Amino acid sequence: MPELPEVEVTRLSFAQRIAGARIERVRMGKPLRWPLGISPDELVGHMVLGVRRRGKYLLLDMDCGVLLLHLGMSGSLSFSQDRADPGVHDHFDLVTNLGTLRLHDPRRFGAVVWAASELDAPATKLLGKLGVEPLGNDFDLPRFTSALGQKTSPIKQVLLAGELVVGVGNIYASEALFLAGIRPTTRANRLSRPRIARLHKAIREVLAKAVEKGGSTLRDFSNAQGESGYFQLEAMVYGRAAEPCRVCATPIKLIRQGQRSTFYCPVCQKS
DNA sequence: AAAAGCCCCTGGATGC
DNA sequence: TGCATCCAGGGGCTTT
Repeated sequence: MPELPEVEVTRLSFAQRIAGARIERVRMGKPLRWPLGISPDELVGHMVLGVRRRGKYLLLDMDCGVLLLHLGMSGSLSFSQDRADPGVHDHFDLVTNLGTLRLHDPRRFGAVVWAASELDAPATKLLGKLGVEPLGNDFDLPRFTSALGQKTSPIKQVLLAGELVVGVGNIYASEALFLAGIRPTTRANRLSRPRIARLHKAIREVLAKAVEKGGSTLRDFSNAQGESGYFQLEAMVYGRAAEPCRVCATPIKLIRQGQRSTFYCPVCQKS
């Protein structure tokens, strides 16, 4: 589910409300992708200072370390003072004096991992190889151009890999490439400078706009206040196989790249 | 070293 | 209605 916009929208929906919260209890459900890495009891009594985002990870800064959260494919967070009994897919509860942060994740590709600091394992292992933040100043055209020149894979897969730039997942990779007029199968190192410049701009614009729209709710995404996103209504190609292109009316194509679906317009994205 | 493939897991949609 | 198959916002690990 969650790409950068959904993760950022989630962060914005509870960061202020949880800041300063004192942990009273931690409940674990079924195992997630990795073990927590600390006894839940050791977190009790400690304070949440704030919430940052790095790529698709959320970093819960605490007075004793940092809790890394990843939503995987089907994860979502809620933060509320209600204490409804956990459902079968609620696998992590951080109960605080200000409310309960709950991770709901049917497929359990998500993770909650504790690290003493961002500079210690396992944080370094999980965050160490991530590319630059697409909405930050480090995502600059010269470096992006140079990095793409080193990659022979199709541009769609280079974006998904997150080694150059983070946060662009399956929806927004297809969307950004459409906006840039680039075919997803084009090898990264074959892109001309003007086209890379268009892609650079398209990535920033599509992600920023998706954050404004509250992210994409395809099946069940909602932010930590339970609100859905609306960007999916504006998708130009994602999920629109065989439907007419919104620009030229040509049927949108669906192909597989690295076990994932890719959508594009064969006319607007000639190469 | 880089690139391509294989899994992890559950549930919903579709087809017979 | 029942059962099999395919597909899904990710990404680490293994194999080429």
